[in-house]
Amino acid sequence: MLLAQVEGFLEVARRGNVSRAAEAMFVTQPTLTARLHALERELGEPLFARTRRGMRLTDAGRAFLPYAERAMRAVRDGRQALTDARSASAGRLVLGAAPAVSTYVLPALLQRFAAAYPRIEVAVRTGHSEDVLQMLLREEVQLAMVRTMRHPDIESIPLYEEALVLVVPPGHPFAKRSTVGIADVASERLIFFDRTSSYYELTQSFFLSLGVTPREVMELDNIESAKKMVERRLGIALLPRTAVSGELAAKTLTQVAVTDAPAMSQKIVVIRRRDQGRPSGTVAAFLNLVRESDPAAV
Amino acid sequence: MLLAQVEGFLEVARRGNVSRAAEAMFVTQPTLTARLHALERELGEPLFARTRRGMRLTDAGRAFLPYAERAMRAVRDGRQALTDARSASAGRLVLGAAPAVSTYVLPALLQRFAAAYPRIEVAVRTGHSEDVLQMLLREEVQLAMVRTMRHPDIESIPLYEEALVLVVPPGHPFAKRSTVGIADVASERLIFFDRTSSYYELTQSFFLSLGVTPREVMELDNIESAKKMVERRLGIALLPRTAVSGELAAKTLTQVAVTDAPAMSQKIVVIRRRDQGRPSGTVAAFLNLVRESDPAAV
DNA sequence: GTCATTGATCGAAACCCTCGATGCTTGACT
DNA sequence: AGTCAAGCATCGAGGGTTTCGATCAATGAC
Repeated sequence: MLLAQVEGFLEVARRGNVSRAAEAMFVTQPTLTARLHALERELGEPLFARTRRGMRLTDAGRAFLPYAERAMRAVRDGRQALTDARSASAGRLVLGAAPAVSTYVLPALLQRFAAAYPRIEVAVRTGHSEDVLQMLLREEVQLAMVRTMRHPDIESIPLYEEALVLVVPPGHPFAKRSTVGIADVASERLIFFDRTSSYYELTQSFFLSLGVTPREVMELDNIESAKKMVERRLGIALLPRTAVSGELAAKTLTQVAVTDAPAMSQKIVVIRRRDQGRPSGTVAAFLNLVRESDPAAV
Repeated sequence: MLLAQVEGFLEVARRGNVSRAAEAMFVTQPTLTARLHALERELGEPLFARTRRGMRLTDAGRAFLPYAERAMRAVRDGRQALTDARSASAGRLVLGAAPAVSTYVLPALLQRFAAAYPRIEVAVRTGHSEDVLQMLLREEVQLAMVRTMRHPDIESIPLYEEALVLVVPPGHPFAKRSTVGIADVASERLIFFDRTSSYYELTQSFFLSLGVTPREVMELDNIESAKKMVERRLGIALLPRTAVSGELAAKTLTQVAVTDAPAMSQKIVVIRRRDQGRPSGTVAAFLNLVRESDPAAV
């Protein structure tokens, strides 16, 4: 069954006249007649009663009419949905994100995204990078923003480099000095967060590689609490720069440069399944927005 | 766009494998591949990502999927609706009927019809024959059961011949006589019904043609009331036989034969629009039932 | 390595869709 | 009464598309 046949059926039913309907559909009258005959043959029932004045629906035609309309509408809407998706003027985007990304980077990104594509529905699933990777592999999310990871089935697009910066409360002795050494840091009370996350391993191995043993005094399971602890002068912390930009601007925390240590950072990337072909629709829209902006400049 | 393409898309989406889907659809794998390519070309977007393990939906494919399903369901349901209509196993039938038919003949007919086709919905519109004819011409009803009428756009199927019989109350002088003459009838108080209906003209012209002037004493606008008047001994009446069969059986009314007058009757027919092609579905079902039964034998 | 499985590709034959021209019927108008 | 216009059906030709069997290329399993 050709959709053109169904379409012809509807047009003729509407106009009650093959010639006019054919003209409206930009085909000749014999063509449309043939389509109707083919459709009637396939359905095994005359859909029209031929009269001198034109075509009238038979009972069977009347019975079929609503279904034909429904089918055409479905296809038309389907085409529109694809067009919308292609232009990313509508659709749905499901993102996965590591906690630090979800909390400190995504909001500004999504604000701009929502402004650019107001009709796209966005959902965010947060979890540690490994968990988010699993979501991606299970296709529960279309894109994920996590630290650099390796997996044969995914490809990565660099997003930004997230630096870990040393923050101290205002009035802390370090705050007055322009720079401090790593030994100075290790002698302070340090606040860490989330032993299960990659940050923990990263900071630990950082100190170990420098032959310094940090005096750990406190470990929180989230960054927000860690910041509060520092503000309450319970210690100092190495935190993602994106996570403390607000406090630094409000001067409730102070950043201190460490001179004799390499910059500590990890790359944040966007990952997607390699087998999904080239990005399209909402996914492509998000990737474009990401590419043309600097997510860390928040 | 071929429906076969949409169907193939759904089958492949379901199975994630062109070869299996092709087998299930009884076509070769290259055929199905070609259908998918054609569909993707028409929609201007890859619907599948080709992987080593088979076919995976792209985002676009996922977006199109529900619409494809909707379209296929609509067509499938449409086919089913036609099948139902053809076998008359379901559907709707709208009948028009003259009052006497509607009240005294249709109930038994519809009882049998409902038993034979329990899933057909039946609606009855009652009116004088002329009004019902108009309903038919306006396609408000599919069939009409009325007295014989002429109109270029309708065709008639004989239903039954309805005799007008003379009924008197039990104990009436006529009841004891085996037969009465027309002159006897004219001298009695006569009860007529419904001046606007064809019965009135028929009975009036009947008397006039015999050179008899009836003593009209009462005119009701419905048969049921007329019967009650006769039962209450306010007169005698010429009524459709089908309308008094119950009372004759219950002996609350008595039929009297008139010897010297021709039998008075009118033909009741089923009419339908001539331009509707051959009857199908629910209409054909009803006509078949009518044909194989004697509606007057109620 | 070899084999099985996957979808893509190819060439030939069949199919059918589309078109312009024409036929046929019927109602309207002179 | 006869012509005309308007309606759909039919026909034959041409062109495109679909379908098939065979084959290819890539890749993962054993």
